[in-house]
Amino acid sequence: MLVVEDEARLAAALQRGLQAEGFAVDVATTGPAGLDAARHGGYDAMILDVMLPGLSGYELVRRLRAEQHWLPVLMLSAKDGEYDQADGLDCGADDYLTKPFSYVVLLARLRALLRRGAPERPTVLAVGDLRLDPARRRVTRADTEVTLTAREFALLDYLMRRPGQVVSKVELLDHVWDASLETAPNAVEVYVGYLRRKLGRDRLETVRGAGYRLAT
Amino acid sequence: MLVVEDEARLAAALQRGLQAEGFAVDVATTGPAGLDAARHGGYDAMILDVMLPGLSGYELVRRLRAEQHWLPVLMLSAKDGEYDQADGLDCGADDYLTKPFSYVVLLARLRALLRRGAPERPTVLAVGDLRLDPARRRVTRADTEVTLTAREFALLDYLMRRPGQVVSKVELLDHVWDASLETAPNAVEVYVGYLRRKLGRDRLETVRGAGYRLAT
DNA sequence: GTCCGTGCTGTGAACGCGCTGAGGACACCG
DNA sequence: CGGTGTCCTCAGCGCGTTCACAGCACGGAC
Repeated sequence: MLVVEDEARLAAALQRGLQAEGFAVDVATTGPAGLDAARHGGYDAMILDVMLPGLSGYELVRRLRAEQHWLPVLMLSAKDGEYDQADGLDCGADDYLTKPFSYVVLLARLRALLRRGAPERPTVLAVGDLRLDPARRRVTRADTEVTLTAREFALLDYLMRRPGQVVSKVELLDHVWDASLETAPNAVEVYVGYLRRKLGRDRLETVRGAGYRLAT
Repeated sequence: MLVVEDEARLAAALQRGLQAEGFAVDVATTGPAGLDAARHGGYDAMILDVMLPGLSGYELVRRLRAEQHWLPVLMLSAKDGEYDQADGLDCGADDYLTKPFSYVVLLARLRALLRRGAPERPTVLAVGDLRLDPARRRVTRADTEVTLTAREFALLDYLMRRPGQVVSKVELLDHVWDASLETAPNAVEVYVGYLRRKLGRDRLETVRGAGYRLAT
């Protein structure tokens, strides 16, 4: 999840709340920084404030869409009349919320966005006999369900979007864990171990000195 | 865009609709014809019906993938239970849509597919019968896989980006080894030896007093 | 042929990567 | 307040990898 919000308090609150739900969250505090991050990709959705230093939320979405990025966008704005919902949706946002909003509502809208709002995303990731459904948060292996914890799920999700590629530990720490938090690189090894135990020993290959690879 | 669909009405509708969106569209109405067209290349993506005369959509994709074609494929099937999503994804399709589907959804999925690009599009280095895939960290020689250690891989990578050129030992120490570390220049000789053993004696020529050259 | 310098290779040792089990911190729930 | 589950750190261990060293092969100059 990408959060673009310049008010530090709100940004921190969103980050904490979403992390509690199992999302990996990156925060950008200016328009240009947000645009860069969104371009870079790898996010499932973006929460975007309208009022931003450097580049307004409207303009940010407009540029993103112009560049053919179809990331679901949930827009936030103060309810002061100057900006309104129609403008937001016009420029390419997928949903719109006016401040102040309840956290529960935000979460519900976000989930709706991820579910429906990814009409642009294949519903299921499949690699070999593994299936992962991001919206339903379910994983099956050879048609039998596997239960994963939030972190395990996030890790597998990331790997399944890059089947066969070698993914370094740093990359995993950045995207599956939170970039800001300092977690020991060992955590990756530990969770790879957990996944191996649940999915089968040979699904995740170790490439010494380079990272891990999901067998295709 | 390549559309492989035997129902004339649906094929025509797809063609018109996609052309209206600015795509150039070719239509094939049988499995074999579709496979030929896809092989021929030049398409950004393929929309593929499962039920086809001559060759099923499943089989078509399977063969295509077996031949190392990585064109994005969006599969269409009637929702009659006989075929299902898992089968489609298993044989190498990238996304799956059951008939009847809304045109808007089709378009959205298609755009997503194009944005993601070909799955695992191999950006490989190739010199002679050597192949090196940096992302997947794989090396093959005449289609048989060769396992290399991290250092060996880095060395071969560097050389394969400069095929036919003479690369000095100092240059290799600077780039393949860490500049800061003081390693004996002999290490290069050692690792060239390892590579020769794994790749074949004559792949790496010694140029006395100057360095090494990867035979083209 | 002799001599020197450069490159090759087998041996072995140290290092460090990655795996695992144990256990603590923390949240959630009854 | 204990029970349960998740997340993560830590320490120890096994083993592959890396590299230094030394002796040898070979090419070139004369």
